[in-house]
Amino acid sequence: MDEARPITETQTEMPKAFDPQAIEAGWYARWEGDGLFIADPTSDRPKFTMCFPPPNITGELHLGHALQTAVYDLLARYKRMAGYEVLFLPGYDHAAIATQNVIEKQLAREGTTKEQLGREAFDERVNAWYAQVGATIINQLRLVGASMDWTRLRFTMDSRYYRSVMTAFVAFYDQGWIYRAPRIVNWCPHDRSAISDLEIEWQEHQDTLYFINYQVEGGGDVTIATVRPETMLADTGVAVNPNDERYRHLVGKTATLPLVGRKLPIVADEGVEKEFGTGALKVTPGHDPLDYEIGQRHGLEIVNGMHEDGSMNVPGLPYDGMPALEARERVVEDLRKEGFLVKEEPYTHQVGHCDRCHYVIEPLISEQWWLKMAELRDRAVEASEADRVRWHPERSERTYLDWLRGLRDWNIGRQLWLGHRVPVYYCENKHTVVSVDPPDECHECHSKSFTQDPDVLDTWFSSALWPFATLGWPDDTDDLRAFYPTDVNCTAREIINLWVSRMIMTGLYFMGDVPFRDVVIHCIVQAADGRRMSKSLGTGVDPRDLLSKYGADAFRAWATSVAMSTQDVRFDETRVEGYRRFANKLWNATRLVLSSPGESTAEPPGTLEAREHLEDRWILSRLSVAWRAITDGIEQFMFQDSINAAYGFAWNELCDWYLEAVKERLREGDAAAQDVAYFCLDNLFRMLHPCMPFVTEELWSRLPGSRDYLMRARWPELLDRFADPGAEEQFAEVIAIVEEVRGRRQAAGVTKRGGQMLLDGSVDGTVAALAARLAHVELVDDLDGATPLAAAPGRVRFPSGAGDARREKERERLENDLAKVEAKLGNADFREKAPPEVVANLEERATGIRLALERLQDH
RNA sequence: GGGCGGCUAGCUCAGUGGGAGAGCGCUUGCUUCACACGCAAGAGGUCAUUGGUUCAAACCCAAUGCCGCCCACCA
Repeated sequence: MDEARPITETQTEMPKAFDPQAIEAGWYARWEGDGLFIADPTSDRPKFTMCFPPPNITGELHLGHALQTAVYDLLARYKRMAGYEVLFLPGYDHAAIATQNVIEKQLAREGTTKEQLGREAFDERVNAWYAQVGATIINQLRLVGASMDWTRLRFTMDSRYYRSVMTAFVAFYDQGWIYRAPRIVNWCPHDRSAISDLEIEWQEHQDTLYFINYQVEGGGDVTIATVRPETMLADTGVAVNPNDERYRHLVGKTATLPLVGRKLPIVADEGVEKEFGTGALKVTPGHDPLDYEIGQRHGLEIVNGMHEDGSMNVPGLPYDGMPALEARERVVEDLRKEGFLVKEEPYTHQVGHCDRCHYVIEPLISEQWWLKMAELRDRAVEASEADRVRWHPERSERTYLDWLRGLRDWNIGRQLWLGHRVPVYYCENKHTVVSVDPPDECHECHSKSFTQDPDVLDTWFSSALWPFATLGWPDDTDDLRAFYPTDVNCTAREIINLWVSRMIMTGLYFMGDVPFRDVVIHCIVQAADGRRMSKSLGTGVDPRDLLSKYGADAFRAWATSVAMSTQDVRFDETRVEGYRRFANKLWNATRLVLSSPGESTAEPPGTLEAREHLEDRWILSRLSVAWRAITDGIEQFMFQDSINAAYGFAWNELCDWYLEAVKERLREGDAAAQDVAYFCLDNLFRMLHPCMPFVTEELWSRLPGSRDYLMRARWPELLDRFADPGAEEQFAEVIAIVEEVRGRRQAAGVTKRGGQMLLDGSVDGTVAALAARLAHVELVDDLDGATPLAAAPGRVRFPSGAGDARREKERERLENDLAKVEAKLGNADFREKAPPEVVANLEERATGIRLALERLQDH
């Protein structure tokens, strides 16, 4: 905006109620249209950067995303106001497995498959889906009010990002950290791909534990226990614990595998639990992670007993080609028939499922791409120990470190159609070329004919590069220089190991610095009944419903109040509604002040120096207290403290007391009252803007003298100068008197204003006048026979009594309090050991209570 | 199996060593010219249980119970 023009025409007439729908889209369009979201890498301001966690592009945003967006945007807006050049970079993630599943489900409904469709048509489907869902997600982020730099929108599959991913792969490969090897992996027979440990969802199954007898050569036998008897077809050994006396004599001998006849060495291995089952373990190195390790330690043969689709791979046996579960039944039946099955027990245990398609995971041996993690891990641990990344709350760091320390090599390959293809090429003479771009000719044989490795990369491999790939890496861009490292990353704790840890590792490796200084772990929102919020359970809440019902500001204020206050929170819609009422309250407070006649220009503090009114001094002092709490809350990532302080100040102090106290002055066009009121509103709106951007921008634009956007106004500074303990003390007296008079009136059954009050000459005249005005009683000089007050030396009387019932109650309460306080003061240990100021404080309280009791005595 | 968090008013939650709080709900009274999306006055709590530390515990420590989550290769 070059010219000084009002953003909205100053309207003196405001509707009685605040309507979020009427203003939100308009403000968002103006902010964006005037380029307020765009970051300038050449700015000489200090930089503040956040790369928004790319949501999975699998559908709509859920409540957790919306909450996270609110937190991010609060920080972005606060930092802009605090003088930073802020980059808030948006994007979304291709979510390979998840998206492929979504598309495959669609195809299944249409009666077709991706194989029938072919690669090319499948890719088209995927791209159409990305376009559609990407637009939905962006729209939702806008509805929340996210001030993201849309000119820098990134997608993990866009061509530049693709190149970053290839570059990272090649760099790791050249470093010697990427290798291909057969290992036991979590295999999803449905997706026909390996998945990582972190992509497994555990479900409780009620199964049967089968006890099977294996004959030992040279006489005797050994009984093993298993829940997956079909895997015995691939057994290549039997293991017992070396310290297990029961089996010591068997170690070194050979057992015979029932139904198959294979000879199985009996070995001793520490990995075997003596207490479980019979203490003897059938070893199936091809289909169980523990067995695989035992097999490696003892040089046992590996038999691959299963195909990629989960069917049995046991040529020559009757079970060949059967699905695993069918084979299980047949194997059990045959074992029973031949007398090998000695016992069956019901058994409840956890079974791994693919967290995308929910099929049972089958561990099997597969040739995969691996990334060595040892050095990456060590650097990350060092960075953590050097406190280069700060965690909020601090305890989250443990989750991260525990996982890191036990980290093994990462299976980065996936056997999917969707994702970043591994940049490994094989020429017709089987030479391997690894390069970012497809090679022209083989270095070794000069062949020009290549096939690319069919695998794609784990989605998290690409996400791990997010904080620098989005800024242009590997190119040396202005953005990368200006904005890396970023400042804050805010996520749910379930994603700490999947994503946060990997960004830290890649950031340290490729950029030589941590990707962000602060990690902020926000709460998880549960359904109202404490269950997980999920679409499939029907417990999900669509954030768009909340946004349209209560407005983005109310939603965001709610998010601010819960995000960091606890680990989990049950969703309570009435609290969102409470903040909608709060927005309405702000609206009406502004209406009141704006209706004041006169030409106040809301002059800044200079004119407030000579303030004579107690209420003016008091509210400014309270403003300074609120300013401190709100600012500290944001700085310390304890956002609930900020919103609570702002809410309390606005409603319980500014509206309930100050505006009530100055109503008449405002009506008369009193310039001092207007200045103070405008000053309070102005600063309140600034401080609430990061949390409630729309309503504050709208109201601020209506204040006299406002020309620019509130969004780029400065955060209030040094309001401490208004601290005024004297005014606070006097106003506290006013409040005490007013509340007591109101209580007496109610008890007297008087429903209207009116009544008389006498206050002793020892009460400050200003206090007396203000209290009388706010309590709606007439201040008189003589009030013989009326009932005494406790809050101040004085009496009160109403047309039909003085509220004596209430007076009695008050006396009772005071006496109880006094008894408690005196008991404590009478304790010698307390007087001796408690800090003097605590004792003094209690003494003072006792004196105050005695004084109040004395006043209540009739005289 | 290991770890983390929670248990405070009817509901959802603040409160981290010295006087039990908010929002919503409830009761009563008010359409007083900012707001009935409001104002005023109320009712309602052995702060999960037990033990310990302390002059003093909702708060610190230990154990227990229940709820939720994360991690984990006992077949």
